[in-house]
Amino acid sequence: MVSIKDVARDAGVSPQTVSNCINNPDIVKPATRELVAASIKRLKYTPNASARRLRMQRSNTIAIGIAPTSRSQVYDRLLHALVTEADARNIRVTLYKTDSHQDEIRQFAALSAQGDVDAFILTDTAHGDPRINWLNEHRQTFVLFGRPWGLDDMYDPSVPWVDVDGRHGIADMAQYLILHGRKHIGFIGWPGLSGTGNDRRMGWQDVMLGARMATEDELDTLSDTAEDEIFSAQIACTRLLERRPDIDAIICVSDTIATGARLALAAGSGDDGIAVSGFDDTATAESMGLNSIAQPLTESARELMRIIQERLDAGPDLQNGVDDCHVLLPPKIIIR
Amino acid sequence: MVSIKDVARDAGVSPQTVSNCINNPDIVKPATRELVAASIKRLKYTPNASARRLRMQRSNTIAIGIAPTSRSQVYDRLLHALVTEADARNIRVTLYKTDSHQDEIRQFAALSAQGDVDAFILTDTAHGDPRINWLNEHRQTFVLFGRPWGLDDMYDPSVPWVDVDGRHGIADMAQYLILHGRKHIGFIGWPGLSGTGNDRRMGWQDVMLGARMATEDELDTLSDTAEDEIFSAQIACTRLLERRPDIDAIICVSDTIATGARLALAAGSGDDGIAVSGFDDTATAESMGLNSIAQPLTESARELMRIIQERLDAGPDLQNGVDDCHVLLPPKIIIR
DNA sequence: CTGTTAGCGCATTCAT
DNA sequence: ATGAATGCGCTAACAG
Repeated sequence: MVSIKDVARDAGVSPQTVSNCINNPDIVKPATRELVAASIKRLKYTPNASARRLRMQRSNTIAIGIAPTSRSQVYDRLLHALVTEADARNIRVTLYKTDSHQDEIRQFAALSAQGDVDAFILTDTAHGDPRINWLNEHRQTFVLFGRPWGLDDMYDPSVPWVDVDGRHGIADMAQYLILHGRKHIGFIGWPGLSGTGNDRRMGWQDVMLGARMATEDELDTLSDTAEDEIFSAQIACTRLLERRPDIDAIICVSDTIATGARLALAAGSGDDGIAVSGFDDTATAESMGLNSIAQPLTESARELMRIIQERLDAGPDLQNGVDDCHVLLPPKIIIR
Repeated sequence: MVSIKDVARDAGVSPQTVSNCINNPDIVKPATRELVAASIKRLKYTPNASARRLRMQRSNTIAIGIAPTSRSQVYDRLLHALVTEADARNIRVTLYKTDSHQDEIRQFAALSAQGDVDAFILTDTAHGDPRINWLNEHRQTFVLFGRPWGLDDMYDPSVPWVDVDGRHGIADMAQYLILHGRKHIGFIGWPGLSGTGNDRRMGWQDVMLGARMATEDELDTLSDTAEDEIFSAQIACTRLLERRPDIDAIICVSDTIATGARLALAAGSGDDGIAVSGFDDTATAESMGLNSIAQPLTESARELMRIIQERLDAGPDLQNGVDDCHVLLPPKIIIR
């Protein structure tokens, strides 16, 4: 294990100069800088992370939870985007398990007390989420991926978030379909009052009413709901078409539901020409030739990291509100 | 930030005694031990991980890669199992990106040089994998999840692995189906020569021949292949049934393919009574009511961690072969 | 059984 | 512009 001292000896300078060459290159004479650089390269020196962390009192590490059973089809991709963005900033990403909110808070406590982590990224936040309170009370840096739908003030600067504008994405898709001659566009959403699901339905509704493709009353007959699984979606789609045989396009709240819809259609009249679109641009959507809406995960990861870094650099003084800490990103419609 | 000194002062002992209470409780008098324990609790002391890591020259952290687009449906669950098992051993799990083998090796180099990580877990290893050579040459501890199919000697002690016995699982499923009166069991696999895919097909073949449910020649007409997507699987299934209308059960190499098969059957004759089984016991399989084969991910994670820890504890001296470092775990058939 | 000393590798004072 | 000292928090080796 080669340390800063070895480099210093090799280059004939003091350890501090080597340190400066790495962290503050400007204040060292170019000649010595190159000398040191050569030694670093020759000895394959890399600063020891633990020592640096101990000295700096900062872990350069963020944490994100992993649930027993992943809810999202895009979680892998989010993780990859996050790791990529973190890597570019020389930050590590560690996982912690989230078996329950209670368990997750235990993890917060352990990871922050041990100085293992500088910040947390939370997903699937719900109304009255105890995690948010805990983190704020313990002055831990964090960002949500996904809006905190139930919160009184969604733009509270003490609860930063990054999210994808599903409503906008669905609206874009509806616009596109209308532009390409579709007249009767149905919608299959999730049952219940999911913030995300409701937001996406609004996108469809916005366009249908705005373009006068449907009246308020008609919206109910033009839409249906299904659990997020293929089978349930098939049934919903069949039901929808029985009610409205004039439908020439169906927008679905997820790729899974879109898959079910497409299969219901195929089982029915064969080549029906009905356009089906989903959400998340998963491998399934691609292989089934479905339209879909792609979340900008790379940009999301970039924004998440930006907010975290700004908050960390701002120090523990509550510099809230100075940064742009509520970011809504537009997704991209994928036409196949 | 409360340190070991604060606890020592509070308890009226030396820092070393506090350290002993935590790491070597046996050598400290019970009375003082409780005294210290009380102080620790009162001050909410937690040892600083970076300091300990620096002192111990060990990171207590393992790394696992995350690919841009996840190949496996069970990766999330593997990660969760791994984090859970690591957590129990007070070990952290960090992610690194694996855009290519070359990139992955760069990550190995960076993470190990910085002392960020003690060991790596590799997935999707293929013949002549350069990563394995690099890790062995640089004396890095690692374990594969999944057998290194192409390797000359799969039981080389310098290449430890943990894997799930897909052949065995598929064979169990075939046995079960025969036991329940199925006579003509088809198989849909992946095209090409995937080690995993071929292994699973062997499980089916073993039982079919062993139970004299098919002759060697028949195996080809009883099986087909499809890419790992619903659409391709539908076509393969249809083709298979045209060739062999007598089939009363289909075993598929994955849940995705099983889904396609089930849909092809539904589109055909309605309630056909044909049993369809997949692999991985994903949410899709459950929602479609498919039989499936569940990988023992918790046990896999446990074995992976065991091997890593044994190797780390053995020190850098090549203690290879002393531990049981090639583990094949039986999966569980799920009947619905 | 407990306290003292020392050092893991680094970066931030302060001198020069 | 560079070097010498100091300490981040912890534990291993010794001394008592």
